[in-house]
Amino acid sequence: MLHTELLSGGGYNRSLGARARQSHLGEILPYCEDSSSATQSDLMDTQSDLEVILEFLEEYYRLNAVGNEAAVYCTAPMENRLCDQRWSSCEQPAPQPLLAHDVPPTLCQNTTTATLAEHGPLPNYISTRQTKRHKARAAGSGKKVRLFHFLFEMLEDPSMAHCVSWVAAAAGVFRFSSTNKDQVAALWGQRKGNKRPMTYQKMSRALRNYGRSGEIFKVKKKLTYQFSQDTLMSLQKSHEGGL
DNA sequence: TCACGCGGGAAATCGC
DNA sequence: AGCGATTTCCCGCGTG
Repeated sequence: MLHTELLSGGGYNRSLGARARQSHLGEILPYCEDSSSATQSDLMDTQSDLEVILEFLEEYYRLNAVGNEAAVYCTAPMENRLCDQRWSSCEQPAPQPLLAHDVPPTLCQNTTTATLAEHGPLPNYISTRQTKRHKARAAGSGKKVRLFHFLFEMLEDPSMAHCVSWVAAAAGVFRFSSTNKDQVAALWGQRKGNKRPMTYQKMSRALRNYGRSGEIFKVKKKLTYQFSQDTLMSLQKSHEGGL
């Protein structure tokens, strides 16, 4: 519903600009969780989330519009591309209308494997590259819990939504709460049984390391990250298997 | 100027 | 002992 409204009326036009964004934000807000009981800062967070969603849609839409070019672009070795480039350097032709079924269906909601299967591959600005090492690990027995797995658990837990929540669940984009980010870190530290208290700063350092292995990428937005397609798939599989 | 978030190098730690 | 996955510390940069 959200995306169909967003994209209706001639399709989503990238040239909407800030003013148009504002008006769309007004339409979107009622559809987002917690908006009814939100505090002012929650509302600001929600607005920020929505900006991320819009950016995501823009990027997704642009990549859809270029087809093969995007495929070539995204199969280049990750080592040669900066994360920034995936978000900002795609100069694409004029956008075409984006069909409702092309849009991730569960914005502001938890995602499911079914939704992913239904809507096909995730946007290509996340590389599917994963090291053999990690694939082998993932295929093997689940040993000690890893950070991205822990984060996925948090994201799937509605009671943790005040700390970390999906921005675009189907795309694996999530964001930490600016006020409660250290709570997630503290829980992670507890889970690992660290001697010293874990902080967001240290946890984010670990998250940045995932960029090298291609499991999680930093999104060009404060406190926002994105699971890679493969990682998201495997997490969802294991999550549903564990239910 | 300051706080905050980010990026990343480097060494340490821990478990397998 | 070697290795992988963090953890910890630190420094510098950009932004509001």
